[in-house]
Amino acid sequence: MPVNRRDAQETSDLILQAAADLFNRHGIEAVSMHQIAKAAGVGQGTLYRRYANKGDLCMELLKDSFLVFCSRLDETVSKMADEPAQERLYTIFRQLIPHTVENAKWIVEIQAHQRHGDPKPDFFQSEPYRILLRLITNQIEEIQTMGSTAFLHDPAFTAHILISSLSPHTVLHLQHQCGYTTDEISERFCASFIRPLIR
Amino acid sequence: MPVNRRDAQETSDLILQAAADLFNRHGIEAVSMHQIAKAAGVGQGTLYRRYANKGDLCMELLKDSFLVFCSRLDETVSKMADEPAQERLYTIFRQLIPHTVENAKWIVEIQAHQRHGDPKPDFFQSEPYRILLRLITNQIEEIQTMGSTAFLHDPAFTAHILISSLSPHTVLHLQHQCGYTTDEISERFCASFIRPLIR
DNA sequence: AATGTTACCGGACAATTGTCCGGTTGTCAA
DNA sequence: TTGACAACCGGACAATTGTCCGGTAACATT
Repeated sequence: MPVNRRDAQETSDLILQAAADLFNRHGIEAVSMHQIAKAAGVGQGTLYRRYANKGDLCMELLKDSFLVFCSRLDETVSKMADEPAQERLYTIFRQLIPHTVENAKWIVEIQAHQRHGDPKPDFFQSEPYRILLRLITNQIEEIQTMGSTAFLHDPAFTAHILISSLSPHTVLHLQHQCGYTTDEISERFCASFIRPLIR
Repeated sequence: MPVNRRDAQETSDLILQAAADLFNRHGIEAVSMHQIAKAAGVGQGTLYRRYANKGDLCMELLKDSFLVFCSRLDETVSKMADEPAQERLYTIFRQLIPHTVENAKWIVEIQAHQRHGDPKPDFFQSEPYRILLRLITNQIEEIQTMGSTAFLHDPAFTAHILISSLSPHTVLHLQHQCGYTTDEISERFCASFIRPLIR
């Protein structure tokens, strides 16, 4: 007979809010976990019981906006039901790439703190990622059954690579070392990797 | 009038050897920098003066094998001078992907320890990576000038994405969570992303 | 209101990273 | 041979991560 305390959720929210605030003011890297605990008025034990590490915390912060993004994407795709799957796939990536670029620094942090035999789910096993993966896999499968290309043997694999091919480190390098803007990255990526795939 | 001490190189080699040994025996993550210093019979100051962090050390360890790989790849490509660039590109990736997969855990470590405003070169700015990038960019440029496809507007960008689209985290996930073998990854990647690009 | 459970507080603690620096040793050049 | 100087040794140190635990406060059930 487990007991649910209604202050538990409040504490979580306090932590998330304090963390988001500190991250925005000083940058993710410059903020320590103990600092977050103190700012949230929370003990260290409490903080770590909820979020095993900074990456875990970032994942939680990212989750909400990511889910909003996914549902909006899903809505957009639904409205295109009468268009060919190729167009839907292209539209998805024209929206996804900027989103990935904008959130690269969070994902870096999430992946940087992942341990080897972690019981906690991978970024790739997180809810938002799985939703996105399924959405894209569906489009590719549809393209495949239409027989418009011979290349898409393994839709899930292809989807996985497409999503993660703009890995956070790559994005940051393209932005800061090569000087590309978000839109340039998005445009070129789609031109080079989505168009050839669907024609 | 800088003075070169010939024991300096010896010290570097000692460190690299001790690190490689410890990494192989206990895994990269389980070995601390102080441990490496002690095993190499070297002071901590000395260790950190040469290698700013564990990633830096891993990069140095990876460098040699990577350069060997690159030169062998270059040789292979040279022998295919009379074949179309498309075939050369395909051959490159059929060899590169397994290499990337096998070395994923090193690259994870290298990228995990990178700081923001680091004076030290990025992984993407390392010598091996630049060589590889140029090799692949060359092929794509050649394909482009042959006019066989309209998609390759920005060869360097395309090359960059292609190389890093199998990011280390993605590779590890495909292997350990999805159960793909190295060869399956290589085969599917080439089928989905190299073939469509060059036809 | 009393009780048993659950969560929280918050400091101590160990481990690691990375820095610094005084003292020492080896090397090169004159 | 000797002096200048680079490189090294190695411990002290601060900061961070993550764990643990005894004591305390809040909650839900009765």
